[in-house]
Amino acid sequence: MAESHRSGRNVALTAPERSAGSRHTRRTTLATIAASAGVSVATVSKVVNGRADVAAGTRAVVEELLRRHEYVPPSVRRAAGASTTVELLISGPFGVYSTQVIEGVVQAGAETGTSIVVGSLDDHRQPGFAPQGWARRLVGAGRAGVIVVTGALTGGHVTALALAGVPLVVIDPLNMPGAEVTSVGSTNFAGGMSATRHLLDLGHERIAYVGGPPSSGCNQARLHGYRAALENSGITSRPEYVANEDFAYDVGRRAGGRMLDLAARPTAIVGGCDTIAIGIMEAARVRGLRIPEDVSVTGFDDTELSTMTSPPLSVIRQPLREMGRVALKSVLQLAAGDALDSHHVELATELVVRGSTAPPPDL
Amino acid sequence: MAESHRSGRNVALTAPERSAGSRHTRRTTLATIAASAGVSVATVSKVVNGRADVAAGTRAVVEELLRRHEYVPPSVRRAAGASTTVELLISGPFGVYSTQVIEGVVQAGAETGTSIVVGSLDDHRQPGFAPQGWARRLVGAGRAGVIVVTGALTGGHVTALALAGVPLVVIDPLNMPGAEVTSVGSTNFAGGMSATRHLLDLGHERIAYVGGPPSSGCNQARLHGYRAALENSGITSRPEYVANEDFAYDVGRRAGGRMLDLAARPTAIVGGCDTIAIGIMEAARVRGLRIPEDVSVTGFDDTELSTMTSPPLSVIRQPLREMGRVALKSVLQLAAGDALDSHHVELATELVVRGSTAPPPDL
DNA sequence: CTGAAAGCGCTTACAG
DNA sequence: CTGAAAGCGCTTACAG
Repeated sequence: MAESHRSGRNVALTAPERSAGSRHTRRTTLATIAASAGVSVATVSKVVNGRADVAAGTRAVVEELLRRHEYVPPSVRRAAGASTTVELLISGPFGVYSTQVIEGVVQAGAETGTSIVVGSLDDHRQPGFAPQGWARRLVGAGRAGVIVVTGALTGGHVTALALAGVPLVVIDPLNMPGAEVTSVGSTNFAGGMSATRHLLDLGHERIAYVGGPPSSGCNQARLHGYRAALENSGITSRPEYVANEDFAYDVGRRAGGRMLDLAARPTAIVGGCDTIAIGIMEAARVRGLRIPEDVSVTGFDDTELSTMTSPPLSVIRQPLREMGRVALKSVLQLAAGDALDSHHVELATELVVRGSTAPPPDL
Repeated sequence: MAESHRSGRNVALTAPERSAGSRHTRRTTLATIAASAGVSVATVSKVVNGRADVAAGTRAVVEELLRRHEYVPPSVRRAAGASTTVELLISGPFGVYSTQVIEGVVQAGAETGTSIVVGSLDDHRQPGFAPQGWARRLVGAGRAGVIVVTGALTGGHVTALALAGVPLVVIDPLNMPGAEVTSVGSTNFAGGMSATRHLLDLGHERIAYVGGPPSSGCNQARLHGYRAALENSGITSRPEYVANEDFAYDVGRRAGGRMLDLAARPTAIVGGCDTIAIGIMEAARVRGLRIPEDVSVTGFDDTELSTMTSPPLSVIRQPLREMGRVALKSVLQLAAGDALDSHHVELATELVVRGSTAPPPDL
């Protein structure tokens, strides 16, 4: 007992004892924390269990120590294997996009011995989604971290999670998060640019863009990439050639259709994602326009869909599986208390030319 | 202590005390089991931890009691919420099919407070996939049950899981499992039949079928549904009009293409799944055949893909989300020790007519 | 608000 | 093989 008191004291203001000694680093116990903080085990127990009868000052000190020593309550500790669990939250309906991200996260999970619990962000939007309760549930369930796909979390949720000490990584965030949120994306700007560049190289000049939500960070980047490419070629983009609504098939069909009905109709359209592009293809087909002879179309993502269209879709490939893998490794790193090289990482996009793009008609 | 001994004894040969008394049913502890078995807590602890130094007879008695009282070791017990966790294993690459199943399972999980851990069956096929170790891992990780999607588990895995007491439900099993495996599917025979019926009703007589693995139960049912519909109309199916290879786009393209190159080419093709159907559409397009004017094509599944093709695909809808929901509820029921009405359930398929089917040419 | 003390559920080294 | 005993990590009712 005296022994543990002493070692506790030594450690109080330095990093936890990890490094030295046996590989088997004993788990931090309440006793260690109590000794470091100079309070009783009972008090530490109360802090851990969120009891009210603890002085604010005491609580703060103990909480800090719990964090520093990475205390894990036994209810959260797993059996023998003690496998780590990360929660992966998908926003919106599950589809071709999310399935690839899930696959990447699950793959990386298998490699690192991490269990991936998949959930829907929308479900949580229901009753029990108040920030604090949400964070508490995740902690209570022993999640080592959380990955959110394409979601728009409120600041409240982000801070609740941070306070609870649960690391968060967002994939392709809809709202461009600040430095306090770690995120993984792809080079959307470069992607938008190279799709457009590809069409310019084919000889197109009347190039339109149909994209997702105007507020979405990744869509903005793609749109501006499109604009930059046009400007580089000395072409000013016409407002009627640009639509930003949603990442959906129907948007491609309607907005794309509108543009194809224009007197000066575009000879090529950059789709903000694969589903939009496919909607555009359908709009063209309905109007008796052939792809790629009359109109060229590009997608963005390279989901399962893009090889199955007629003709197969030329796309900007987003490495969705790899993004999932990087996201998992990042939460794991954060959970281990390691610093990340950067709070935001972008993986490279890549142009994949298939059958939906060709030189413009009458060239 | 005497108290707990006594109540333990009372319970020994009857069902656990669940029913009576407070809603809050105290967890079974080693002490209860020890009292029931008439051995010490230490001995029970050894059995739970798989120590070797316990007589076989003693071990058997204690194990039986542990099972009867549904003892859950604290390392497995979750915090407050004590949320149940079910493992969902996907075989093969994640795609439009699995994403809908996952969504259904996750939805039902959210409703029942169950966490869904998603994994790949193929990963587990690697090193550590020996039946016993596999089952032990799942038990150790505290999984209440396992759902396998479209996988072909070996008998060894099924029995290892059964011995470990972890319930298993298979969705759309590739190998038709016996009564010892619970499974969820859809009315594939009826589906194959109504797709074919639909084409017959439109006036087609030269109808082909391109499907998945010959050994796959669901494919067999679909194929035989196709045959039954033809026979009902007094048409004998020609062997060159039938191909069973795999549920893949390329199969549709190649096998479908082969049939479309036939001197007496079919005027309609039933696809064994959506991706096959889309492959067939592409094969037609490449040959300058229009859909549905020259060839009609049907899909099977009603995945995200089917509304996005040009023209949109007429399909047999499989209620994949609902199948996922039913699977989850079934494992949960099994985990609770309740009996299922049937070890195999099939949900209804449904014909959804879209744009890829029409009367045959020259009619 | 704090902590000594009693207690719980579990494990393990060791005597028999 | 078995279990009494010591011990661990945690919680909680209660005295101060």
